[in-house]
Amino acid sequence: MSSTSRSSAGREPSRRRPRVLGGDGVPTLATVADEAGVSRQTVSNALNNPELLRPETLVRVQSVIERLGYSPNRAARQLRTRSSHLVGLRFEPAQEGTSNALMDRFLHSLVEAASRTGHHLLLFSGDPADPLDGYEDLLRSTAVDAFVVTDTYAGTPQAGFLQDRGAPFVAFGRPWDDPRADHAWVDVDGAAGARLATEHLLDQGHRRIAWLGWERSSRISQDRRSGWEAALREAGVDPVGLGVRLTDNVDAARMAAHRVLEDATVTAFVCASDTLAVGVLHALAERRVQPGAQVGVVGFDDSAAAQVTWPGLTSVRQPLEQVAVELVRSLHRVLGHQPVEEQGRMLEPTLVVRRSSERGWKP
Amino acid sequence: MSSTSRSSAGREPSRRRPRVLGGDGVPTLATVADEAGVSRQTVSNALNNPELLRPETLVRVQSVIERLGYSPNRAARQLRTRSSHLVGLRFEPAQEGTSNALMDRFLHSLVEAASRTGHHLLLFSGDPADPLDGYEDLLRSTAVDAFVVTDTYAGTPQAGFLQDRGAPFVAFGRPWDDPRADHAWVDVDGAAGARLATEHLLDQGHRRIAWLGWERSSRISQDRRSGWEAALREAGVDPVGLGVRLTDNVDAARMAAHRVLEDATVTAFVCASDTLAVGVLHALAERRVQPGAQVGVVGFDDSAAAQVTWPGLTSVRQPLEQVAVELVRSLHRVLGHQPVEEQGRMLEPTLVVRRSSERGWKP
DNA sequence: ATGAAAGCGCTAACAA
DNA sequence: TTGTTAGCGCTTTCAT
Repeated sequence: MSSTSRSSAGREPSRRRPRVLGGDGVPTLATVADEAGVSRQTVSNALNNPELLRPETLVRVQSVIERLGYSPNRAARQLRTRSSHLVGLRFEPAQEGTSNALMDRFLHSLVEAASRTGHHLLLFSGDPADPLDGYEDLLRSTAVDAFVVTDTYAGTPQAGFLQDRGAPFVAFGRPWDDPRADHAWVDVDGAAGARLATEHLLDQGHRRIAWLGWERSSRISQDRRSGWEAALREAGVDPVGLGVRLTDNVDAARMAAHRVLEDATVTAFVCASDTLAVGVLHALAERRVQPGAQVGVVGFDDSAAAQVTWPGLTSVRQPLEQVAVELVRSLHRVLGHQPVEEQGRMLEPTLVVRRSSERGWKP
Repeated sequence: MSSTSRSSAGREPSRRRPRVLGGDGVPTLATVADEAGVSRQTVSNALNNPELLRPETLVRVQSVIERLGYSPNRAARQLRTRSSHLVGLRFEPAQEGTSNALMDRFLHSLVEAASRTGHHLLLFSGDPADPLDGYEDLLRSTAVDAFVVTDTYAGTPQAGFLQDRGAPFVAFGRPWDDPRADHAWVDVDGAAGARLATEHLLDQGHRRIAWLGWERSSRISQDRRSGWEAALREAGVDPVGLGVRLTDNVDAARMAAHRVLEDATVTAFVCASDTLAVGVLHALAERRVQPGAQVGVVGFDDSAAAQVTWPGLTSVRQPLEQVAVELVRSLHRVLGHQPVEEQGRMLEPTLVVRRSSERGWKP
């Protein structure tokens, strides 16, 4: 009898007998099984399909797991299930434009959201000259289950590449003008944000409201600008001549603002970024004009700068926490090969009002 | 002959014959071996011990690897070698104080530095109420090779915990007053930074230079303060009564600055953070006093706020890129069980001079 | 210099 | 409901 249960015990010293302790004394499935007097498979089930176990067995196994402080070895599980529970994110060195200032907040939210579904974030870097560098390798080595792509704005090739490769991913940023794109995405409605800002300024009694945005090639800026333009037209204000395009830079904005303010009928600015808005505030300071009371200013992204800049910069805030949650939700659908109920999801930004746009405020 | 080379081909359909393609059509070692006409082991050697192969074999194998686009499966390798090449970093939700503003820059540098040695960063989160949450799990599941701990400043328990567990890690931040600590660390000399700032202001002709720092309980602030104090004393200025402690908050600093400025002999401020320095600038604006020309202001950390604040905030900048490089270097020593040649490494900050401290500048 | 065999720790499929 | 068997893809002996 004993020879059946412990097969070939004497002949082959430690061959067919599974090891009961991992390399560093870390408990394995076998340790737990041994201790609980069940088979390894039962322990595995206790973890992955607890409903299959008789309640008393389950409790016994769980208590052993608890007592031993056992956690399943990730590599082994990953090898078997072909799923690492890792989500890859290429972390770019400081980019110009929006994404940079937001990264911190976004990353927090994403780590948080991912962890709620048992996923971790894998950060990797790549040759700045090659936007695709790094993805291929992680894919082939099956290191990650999926990617989050964050910079689809500039018509970047990542999305197309991953789509062609059949790699699971979701994008923060809509596919703009790529008709081939049919991947999941989440984005924030920039036009709605600019509209929010513009209508707020109109409410404050401003009429001739200028726009400071980036180069025409920036889809993001064009999108936001369209919201400003629509809001103005609806209010019966002609936007022609009120829009300026420049690079995302405090000093460029400062000088542009000076130029715009030569037209004394202009009393407010909506900007495509906080950086530009700060430039406007600098110009106002130089002209000894009161922000808020005399000239209204609204920025975009509610960055740290907006929060500490005197006298407080009103800004459009992206719901990054929600973006992260939606991205993870999409990721699950993609990974579960569930029917994608919706291709993309557009979220609404909010306006954080501070003194730079409050007519009634005086220092 | 064929029956020997392809053993038991007829009897057991696909049993003892190693699979040649991975689950998703991804090539494996076996694919490459088959294609190159060598054994799997030889392919493995081509990857890990190329010097063992005859040059011509090596070239042949490498060309097949290249052609097939083969990368070794990470899970399998990790299972076998017990090394994931992953470094864990707990990514805290927005903290007060310094670390937050710097995180972005630091993280970039760390991802970059780690990638140069074939490591990736694994971001995880944990219950904010429990500073140890998350570590244990990753450790037991052998998901990461090591940790980078970033918030040792407040006498946090992470370092002690990891040290007791025998887990490999390095800390960004010295162990302050824990005499038991004997782990590797990298830190930036805050006292030297404050001294730099203070001496710069002395050079500009200031004498009575105030200090704005955090609560006494903050070791970081105390450290920086000591640099200010020493520099003043060496210049023959009595620091007594010139130091203020408050919370890291623009408005608190603004009000504190007003109070300090009632003493007209004070003509400059050194601050423990950019946030505090921005508060001082606000107070100056309210008093219609020229920053730089009349009152010198220096912040700490060279955050985004410092860079865009009018008229430009002089600030102490931490060499985060270098910190990251040193951390990774330390990590390697720790992981390689090499003799730790030095316990910790203290790096020197630099001063980024802008107009808030330039006596000669007028708007 | 190359190959054969074993096994890392886990789970999917099947058997009892 | 529980146990048995096989194998994920790799590297580490050991033999040739």
